[in-house]
Amino acid sequence: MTRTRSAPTLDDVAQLAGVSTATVSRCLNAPDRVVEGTRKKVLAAVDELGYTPNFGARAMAAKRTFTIGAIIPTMDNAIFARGIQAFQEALFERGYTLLVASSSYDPQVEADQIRSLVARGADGLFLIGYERDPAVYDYLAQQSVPVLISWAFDAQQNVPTVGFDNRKGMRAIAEAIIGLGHRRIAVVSGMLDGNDRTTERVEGIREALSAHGIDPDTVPVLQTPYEIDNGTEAFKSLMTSATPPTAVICGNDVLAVGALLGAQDLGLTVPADVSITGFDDIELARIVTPALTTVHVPHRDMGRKAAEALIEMVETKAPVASVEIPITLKMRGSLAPPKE
Amino acid sequence: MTRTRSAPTLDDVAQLAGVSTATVSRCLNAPDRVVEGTRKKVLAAVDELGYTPNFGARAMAAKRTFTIGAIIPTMDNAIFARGIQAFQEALFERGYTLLVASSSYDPQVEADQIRSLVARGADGLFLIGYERDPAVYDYLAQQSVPVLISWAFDAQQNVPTVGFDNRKGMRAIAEAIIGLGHRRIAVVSGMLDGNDRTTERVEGIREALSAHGIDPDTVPVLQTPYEIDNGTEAFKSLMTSATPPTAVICGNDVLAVGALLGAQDLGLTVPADVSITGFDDIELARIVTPALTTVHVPHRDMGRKAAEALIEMVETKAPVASVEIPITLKMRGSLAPPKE
DNA sequence: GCGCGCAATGTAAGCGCTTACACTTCGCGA
DNA sequence: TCGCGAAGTGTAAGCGCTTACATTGCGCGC
Repeated sequence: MTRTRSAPTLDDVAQLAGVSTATVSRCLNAPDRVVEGTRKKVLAAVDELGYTPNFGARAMAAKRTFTIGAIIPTMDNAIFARGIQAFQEALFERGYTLLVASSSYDPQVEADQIRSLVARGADGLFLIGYERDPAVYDYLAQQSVPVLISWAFDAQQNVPTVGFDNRKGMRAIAEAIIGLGHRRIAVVSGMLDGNDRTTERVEGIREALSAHGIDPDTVPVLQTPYEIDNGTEAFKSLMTSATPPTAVICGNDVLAVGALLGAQDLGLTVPADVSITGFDDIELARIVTPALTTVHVPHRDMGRKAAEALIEMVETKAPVASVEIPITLKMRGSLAPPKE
Repeated sequence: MTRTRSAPTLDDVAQLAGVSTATVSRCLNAPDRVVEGTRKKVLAAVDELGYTPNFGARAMAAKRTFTIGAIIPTMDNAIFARGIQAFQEALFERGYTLLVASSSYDPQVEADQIRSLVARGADGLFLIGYERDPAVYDYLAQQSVPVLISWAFDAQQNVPTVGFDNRKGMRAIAEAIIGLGHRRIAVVSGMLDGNDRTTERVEGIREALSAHGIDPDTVPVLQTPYEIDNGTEAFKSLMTSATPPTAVICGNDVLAVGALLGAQDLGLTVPADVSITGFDDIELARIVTPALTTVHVPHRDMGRKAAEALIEMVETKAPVASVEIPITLKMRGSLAPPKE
């Protein structure tokens, strides 16, 4: 039987080269265990046939894939893009391939994708934030797939992490705002449900408020998905209320940029009429006018470090110590003392 | 022998449920071919064991993965993020999983990743632009993996495509600029080598210039990677030359935003002192002040349509007709007639 | 009451690869 | 000259799954 135009296999190569499949396999995986002449023959056959090893078969036989899986909430957002790009570059340098999936912020989708990546033989997983169904962690433990968490940092949690402390960052911003004399403050947060990062950020604000004698419960907190337009809308509704705030703390830069646009629409000057702050320090933050006061997160650095940590876990089969990535307050034009 | 804490297999499930592996497999893949009672037993066993089918094995046996691979130049850029996100959403709805890799604009890396995705059993591939080593196309044909090209459109090419005509878009912008009376024009392009999209865009400009009696070779064309800071730098060097242009055409919005920042640095007012245009219409374009005149590309729409086309190719095993995605000139504040 | 057909399930042959182990050479020291 | 070990290669047993085909058992019509 002649196999019609189906991809060539190890067998085909072996036949063409006149050697056994074992030799071909060795040529590809441990070239020094094969004598020069044979190797040449084999490689020629590989070339002639345009042979590519079948990954599934290889994974199945070798129990190793050199693949890392990452699941991020969305790709359509600079927040994750930069860090993931650095993560992938670092992996690539070490001979690993990154598989990225996005969950659209849906825990159920994320759980499915975790299974999917594990089933695909991912040697390790990179996930955003801690909060997820314990069953997921159980599953991962049972499959003994190393997991690294990022974009968050919590010393209490015992999952290896390379991330930053969302609460601390936002608390710093809130302190700065209060320090400048603002008392009428409002918050435009991302969606809080099932998202420990947004939750921690709001928590940070509440801590700062309490520490300065402001009852956090008097401060309006709006929730909305991370989209520019949502930021605009939320901001407008805050500013058109009976007692508009003098400072609006936004959950991230995307919302803050939206707020800035909203101010423009309303004819308000930032920061003269109202101060606006962000979080993340994505490119957008320095491009807008006025530039955003925000929390700088070294995304690329975090991505690289995460890659190194995860590879170590994969290769040593042991958890690594968590690393807190330092973040810094970035004072720019969008924050100033209140008017009067 | 007791297999210690290794992932459960079909066999384990079959044993626990007291049925054959075939029945378990059927329960998972064709539940209606198994009687209710048996199915329940099996699903209970699956649950108890936390069983996940091994993807490699499944792919090997079934010759089908429901996986689509995409390779984009970079994730660290909104240009691709939005389209890819829509692409993945559409795939997901149809039961496909997307695997994304990024090539850092390196053809060699891209070729490697193509092989890697094919080896992983990708049922189809989504690639950006036409230009690549013919050997790559040969390989793909030989492996009979359907490929869809996007982010470009060229009726001459016979690879199925869902994309837009870069040349046409940029020509429209150039026409508009010339139409407003600009004669001293300069271009800040992305890197041209091995990139048909940037090349086509510049070609579009040259066509427009020629059509209006301006010798394209008198127009300076700077090349630089798509980064904001590069745009700033290139713009500054143009504006500080002996005869600064009255309009700077940028290869995309990222460079254009950089140029805008450069103008700010130089104390130039846009568009009074100099006009600046972009391409893509990413969010950045409407956020900056003045907002960018640019070419609007419906990224999400393109992503969805591409997903549908590729799935059709995968399922019918036949190429689909190419689709040109219409793009439109978006006039905004950054373009105006020249001063005098 | 018997045989037939169909529905439910089991059996076992691969899918393409890696690798432990067995085998064959060959060179070298005694 | 012979024996031994190392180096190069082959053999074949899985890895976990799907599926063609074989088997079983049941209800039904005559």
